[in-house]
Amino acid sequence: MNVRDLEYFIKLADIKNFSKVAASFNVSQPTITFALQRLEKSFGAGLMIRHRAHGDLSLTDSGQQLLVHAKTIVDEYQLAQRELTEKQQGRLAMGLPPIIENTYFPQIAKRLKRVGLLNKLYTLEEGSMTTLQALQAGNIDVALLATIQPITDEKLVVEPFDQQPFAIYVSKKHPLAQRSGVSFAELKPESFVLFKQGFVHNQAFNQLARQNHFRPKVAFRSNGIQSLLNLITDDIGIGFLALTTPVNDGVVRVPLLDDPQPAFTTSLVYRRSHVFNPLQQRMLNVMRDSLQ
Amino acid sequence: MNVRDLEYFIKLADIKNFSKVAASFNVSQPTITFALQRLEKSFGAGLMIRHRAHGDLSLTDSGQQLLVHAKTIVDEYQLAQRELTEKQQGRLAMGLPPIIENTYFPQIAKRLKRVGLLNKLYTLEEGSMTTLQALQAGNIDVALLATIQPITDEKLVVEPFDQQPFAIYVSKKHPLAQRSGVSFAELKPESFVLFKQGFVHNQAFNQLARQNHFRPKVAFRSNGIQSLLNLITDDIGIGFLALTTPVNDGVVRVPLLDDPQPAFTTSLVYRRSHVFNPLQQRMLNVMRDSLQ
DNA sequence: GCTATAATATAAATAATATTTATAAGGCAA
DNA sequence: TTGCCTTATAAATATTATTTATATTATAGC
Repeated sequence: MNVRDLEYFIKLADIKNFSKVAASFNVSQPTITFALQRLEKSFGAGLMIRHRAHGDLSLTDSGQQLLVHAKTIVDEYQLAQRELTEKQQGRLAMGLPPIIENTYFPQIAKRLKRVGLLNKLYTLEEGSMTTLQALQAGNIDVALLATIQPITDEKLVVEPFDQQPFAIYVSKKHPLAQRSGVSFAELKPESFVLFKQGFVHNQAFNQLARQNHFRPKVAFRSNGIQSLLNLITDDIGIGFLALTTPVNDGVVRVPLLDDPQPAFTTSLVYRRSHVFNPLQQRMLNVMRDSLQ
Repeated sequence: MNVRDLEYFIKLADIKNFSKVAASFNVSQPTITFALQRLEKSFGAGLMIRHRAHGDLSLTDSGQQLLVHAKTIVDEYQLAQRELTEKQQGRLAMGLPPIIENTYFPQIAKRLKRVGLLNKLYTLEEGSMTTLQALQAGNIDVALLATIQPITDEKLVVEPFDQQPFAIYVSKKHPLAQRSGVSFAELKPESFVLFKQGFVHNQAFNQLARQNHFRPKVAFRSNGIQSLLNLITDDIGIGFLALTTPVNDGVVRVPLLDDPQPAFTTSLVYRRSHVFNPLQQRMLNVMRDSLQ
């Protein structure tokens, strides 16, 4: 059984027109007819009910059932193709959200450079949520990402390497700068500068807001950590971050006193099905060493 | 890309000999050579390193990587085949462990019979653990099964419908028969009659034994609930069961007082990827109704 | 009821792909 | 070097997929 037939079938189930499916694959219309007949014969079951002249085409029960499996098969096949393509073999594609890049990447980069592997690393910089999707889709091989709750996807291997509480970051001139701690409920009157969508920070932030029954004001959203820190320095708003590294002089960190409180867990994550080649394996080990 | 080539490849990775793989598929040896060449060409990567004359054959990194995906694809394909075969379409294959059969099946059977669907039901009677494996392998469509902890497999849909504490069952003549409750620790001197392997009862039993730091004596193991009850009546040993239905006159139920204590949760379980046809859907609804 | 139209199916020819038979070539051991 | 086992290759053949051209079916508009 040919995977190509399944691809035709999936498209046909979607757009429900033989000629258009044929056109989309650059083949002639009877090709689609024959492909469907082949599938029906090989599975011993009718898959689609054809209503010609009438614009519709419906799946039989068997057809629906096959569709589920067909999608799994085609996805897996495409994933294999992406992973095996020669140009992929010589490098490691890693998802690296900016905040993690700031805190953990310098030491990794230093070590990779020392062993001459830094130029084999390709990075994708997106928020942790987006990064997770890219990993699941097979667009990257591995990711360093942050979560506030355990990842449940059975298909992924998750190796946590650090955990960090969230804290409030304010300008030196801000009244809160004098405090040794603050509870989220006290922040109701404040304006925040936050990350854009796709960052787990927002999940944690929303969770705390829900717990405290108010809807915080958001002055601005950005994708860059540096830009957020600048805004905080200028007192445009206060920040909600989880950082290990010290920040610049203009910004003061104030711990959050809430309990329970979401924690920013950073993990090394990859697909269970992914087999790393020796080059990738070596790079991965360097990273694990850098992160302890 | 043909699934057949992946089947050849998987077998080749396993037995590492072209001629023997060819023989096992009833094709000639060059067929396997060409199949492998096709795969290598289509994925643009070497998959196996051939050491002729030397008995071994090894997978390249790409080969190992492909092997993982190939297995997923072939498994999914075979699952689709089993699900779609015409003779499967007219019936519902259900896993039904004996204890669950005893307690919940009579009412299901009554209702199914009333609507003339009982003869469309095929049942497989094994312990809950074995049943779970059969479900995952695609050998049955649905199962009623018992667990003492939540099922974590993402590929399954689990609908719990009842929960039951475990209890001790003793003969009328047994000293414990007078008691209104007993803690597991007190049962150290007793002999038990238990189910054979594959039943969750043993998981729960072992858990309690571990908690209480002793290794209980087992007088006999059986696959049949009735046979166990007979042995209990004759005072061959005491039983550890989770039953809703009353038992015969010779046997007395004594609740377990331990806290925490494993609970016998019964659920309706099926594969997320399985599409039920209308007949199966109807049968499933009858079952859900019977179980509330 | 026709006729036009849009959709799918079929037949026959052709193209592409897979498999076989027969044979070659590599590598090791006696 | 010879013999043996293993995998590769060439050429022929068989099988399968696709195309072109045309038929069939169902519906809408007249």
